[in-house]
Amino acid sequence: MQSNSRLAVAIHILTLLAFREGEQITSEYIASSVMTNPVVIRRILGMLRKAGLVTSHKGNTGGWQLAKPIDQISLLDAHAAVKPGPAIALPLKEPNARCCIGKGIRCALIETFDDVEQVMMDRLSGITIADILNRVEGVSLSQPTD
Amino acid sequence: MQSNSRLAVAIHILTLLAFREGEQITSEYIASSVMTNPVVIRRILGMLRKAGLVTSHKGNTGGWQLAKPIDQISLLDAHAAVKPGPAIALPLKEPNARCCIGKGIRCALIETFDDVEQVMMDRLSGITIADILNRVEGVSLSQPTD
DNA sequence: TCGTAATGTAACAACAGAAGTTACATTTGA
DNA sequence: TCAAATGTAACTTCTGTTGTTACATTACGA
Repeated sequence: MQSNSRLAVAIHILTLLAFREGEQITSEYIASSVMTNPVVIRRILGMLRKAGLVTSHKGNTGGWQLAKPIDQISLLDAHAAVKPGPAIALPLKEPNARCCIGKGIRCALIETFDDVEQVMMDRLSGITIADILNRVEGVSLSQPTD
Repeated sequence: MQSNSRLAVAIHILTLLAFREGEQITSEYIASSVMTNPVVIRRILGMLRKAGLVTSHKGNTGGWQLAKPIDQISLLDAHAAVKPGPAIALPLKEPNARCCIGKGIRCALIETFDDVEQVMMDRLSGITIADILNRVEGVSLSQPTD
């Protein structure tokens, strides 16, 4: 299948909250920006809250806001919060242990894929929501360079 | 979903062919090592052949073998051959262009994710089937270090 | 030249995870 | 006490992956 897009949505949400910092933002409003259903957004907001990245207020005037300064939320934080499976998946069934290659390949693949995933994580950890917001505003406002 | 495991299977196949270099290996034999159906294996072998990594012979005594020396096949080659989608997926629907963040976020995410994916690819390009075979044999034979 | 055992591929079923949707209990400020 | 929000469960829909069956084609060797 297409693998899940929760990280992309999570970053979209965090960037929106960053843009509107100080305000209470509703899941409905966010959903209209992401173009999806508010429940989908609340599901992801729930994960972000569990990870300590956002806070919510119930009730009539409730909504969501960031729990930290925007330059202290990295994409790695968002990634960890929404737990998308491994970047490179293993087969469900274990290989045949009676085959010389089958016996050792899974372990070798795990080591290798973990290693590759680690460099991805390192890169994600160096990018913050502040960076993304900058980039988005740069595009949206298409500010002149002189 | 769990995203597809074709890269893992492809590496398993290539490593097996490397181990048995010089011989004609059948899809049935490979399937019994991977613990799956021969057709699944042939599908992936087909992709590997299209990428020039393996060759096949039809007919009674047919089978498969590597098309290149094992230290000249990188995991990046295998990755390109089996085309697993992007490591980090975008949502199917475009965000709302009438929202300031929605308007720019997709572009920013694409740039960012491409960047992250690139470091993964760089790492994959530095690992060859020869490396994997070494690692597997190291585990399987659990060779003493003295 | 004929049988055997392989590739090559189409078609379909089974399965699983993601995303969308509806419904509703709960909360809280005005 | 009403209105509007969160929080969550349950279910549906969709889509891609994997597994399976079936069969045409190929080519070696007896």
